[in-house]
Amino acid sequence: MSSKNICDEQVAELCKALAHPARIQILKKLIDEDRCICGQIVQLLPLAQSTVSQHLKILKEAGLVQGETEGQTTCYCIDKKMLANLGSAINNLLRLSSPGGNVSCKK
Amino acid sequence: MSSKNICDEQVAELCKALAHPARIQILKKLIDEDRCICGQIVQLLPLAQSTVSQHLKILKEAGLVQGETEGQTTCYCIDKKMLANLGSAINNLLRLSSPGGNVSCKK
DNA sequence: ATCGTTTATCGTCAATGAACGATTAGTGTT
DNA sequence: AACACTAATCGTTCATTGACGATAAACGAT
Repeated sequence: MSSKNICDEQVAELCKALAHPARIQILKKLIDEDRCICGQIVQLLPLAQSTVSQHLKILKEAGLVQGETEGQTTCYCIDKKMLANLGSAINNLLRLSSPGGNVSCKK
Repeated sequence: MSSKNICDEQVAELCKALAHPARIQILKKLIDEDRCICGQIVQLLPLAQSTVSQHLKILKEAGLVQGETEGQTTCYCIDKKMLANLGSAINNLLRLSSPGGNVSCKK
């Protein structure tokens, strides 16, 4: 229902957003905590505040994360649907294939 | 059984390999055809042979694809387990969370 | 109004990625 | 041996990414 088919470009874009360990840690943290202040994320990672802010921006632009400014802090949360869509898209790639685990190219 | 837990760095690495539309198309083609000669993939894409070869190398280094040289051609196939592992890893991120789709950061 | 806090943006630099043509290596054919 | 074909690698160019410090913007408190 809530899952949508996403095209190759979107999959690539989402993967690009996930293509960095720091950003995966951020997502995990957001899943863990559900909602999270930017400062907490900065504390979590061994990176400069500006770098973390950039990572958050990338995640936000990919649609994986949403941020709302409340007072002087910004609260981030994850968009689970988006992440689920990516997971589904990757799994769906395999659905199209003939069953059986082919580990080798051999005929 | 055949699925292994992979760490953040591995997820990031696999995502990086998927972070390009051409590489996703290559994977889809390989899933579709099961086994595929390099030349076919070159034909499929609007890219130079050398560029396709690079993409294949990236997929191979990420472990998503295997290539076997047979005579003067090279036959590629996908490692479905690897792709499945990535799909699972992404879905498992969500498993740790409290249920319910939070689309908003609101409390 | 001034100050401290929090977060986003800017500017810079080094490293990586994507694309290409040209070349090389390996295989099969004549 | 010479040639044609396939695929990988090399070398180059340009664009993007990742990291940082510095600065700006927005807010709350004094």
